[in-house]
Amino acid sequence: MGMGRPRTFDCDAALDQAMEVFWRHGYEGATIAQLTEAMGINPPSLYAAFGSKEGLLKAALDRYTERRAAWMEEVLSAPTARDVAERMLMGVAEKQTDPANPPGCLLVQGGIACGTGSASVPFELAARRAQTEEQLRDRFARAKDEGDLKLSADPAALARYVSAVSVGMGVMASSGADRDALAQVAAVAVKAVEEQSSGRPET
Amino acid sequence: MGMGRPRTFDCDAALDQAMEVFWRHGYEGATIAQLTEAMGINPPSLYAAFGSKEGLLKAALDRYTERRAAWMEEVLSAPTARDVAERMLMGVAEKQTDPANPPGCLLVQGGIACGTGSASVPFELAARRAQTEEQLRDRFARAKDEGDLKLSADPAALARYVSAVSVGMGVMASSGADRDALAQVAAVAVKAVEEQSSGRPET
DNA sequence: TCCATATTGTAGTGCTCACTACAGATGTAG
DNA sequence: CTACATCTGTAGTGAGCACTACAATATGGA
Repeated sequence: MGMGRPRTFDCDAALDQAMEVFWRHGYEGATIAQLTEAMGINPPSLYAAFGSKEGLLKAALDRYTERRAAWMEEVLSAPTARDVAERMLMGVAEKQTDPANPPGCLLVQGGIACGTGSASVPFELAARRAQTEEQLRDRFARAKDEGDLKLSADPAALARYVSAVSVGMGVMASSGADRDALAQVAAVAVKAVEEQSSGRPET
Repeated sequence: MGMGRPRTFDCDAALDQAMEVFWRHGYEGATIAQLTEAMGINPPSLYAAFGSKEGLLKAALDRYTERRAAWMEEVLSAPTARDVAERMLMGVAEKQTDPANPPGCLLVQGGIACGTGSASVPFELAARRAQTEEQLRDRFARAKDEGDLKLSADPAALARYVSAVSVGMGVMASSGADRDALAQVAAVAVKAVEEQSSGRPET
């Protein structure tokens, strides 16, 4: 039996283009016409490859998190909790204002509130943000075990805090904040983590 | 000459209902059908009173910020920059999880990214968020003049920071974070402002 | 009372949306 | 070369969208 006509477009390259459209316009704001044009394909090819608009979003999200995995590893490998926070937040300031991408973070820009037909999208994005928060929590828990964080420090609260600041910076980036402005926010934010560190003088 | 048939619905009460729909579904996710049903009116009445869907959003935003003005005054009247930040962030944790309203903040839930037809909406929301940031900046500048903040403190950066944390907390609230979780974030965040205060021991 | 003016409810308008039927094209297997 | 399986492009599909035409209705002023 024949194996059919082979696909003529690069699936990953198309996903990158779709990612950008979702990033810039959000899930609901992105139309199939915009997506297909950016991807250089026609609607039937899109539906054959990804099943639905939501399926395409999930594939784009997978690619997005996959691309960030290496950077996240580097963040978590910082020696102290304070340095983890600094690498994370400074990196966020840089990435969210990278002119190669739309401003902000896809996991926020994708859609915070949606209509009744897309109610699951915000949950999907939240679940992916929660993964990063979990990684931070585990890393901060280790820091506490290692005596790097005070005994009174709460790793879960610190991870939520760093995650919240990242999200807030993303929203600011998408509404025009430049890299310096975000870096200033990051610098202030790191102080709070520093304050929970046991290495500080006079504690 | 006659003055026409009088309006039979309460404009402010209808705006409150519209506000809730925008808050829960975002600008693009909210449909005219949902809005009119929640407001208890028919489309022609909506368009006669507010001009367009975007006009209705702006009216709802006006009402939203007006309602927060009193609370904001109370926040800004706190004696020190640290207390301003604490009142602000703890208040945000409380308000964004108030079961009387949808979770999060209308100025974020309303729409961070929109389609090409509603591109002005995110800007509109950002401009309103910037107003709060300005109020904080002016208050922190005064705190610096009063010697309440260190000479090295940057009021604009601090205001941006508090604003960013508020926004991040709003996104977390909308994705299910409860009041305690947000209060923990707020408590950590306040430490960073505290660190910029001149009243701290051993500085 | 009768006109002018404004609101209301019904019932649409044209448009755009996500999605797909279909036929032609392009590959593999025998 | 033939049969078959899959992709590709064209051209739509019904559904839902923001918005409105229209006639009925309710007021104030002459």
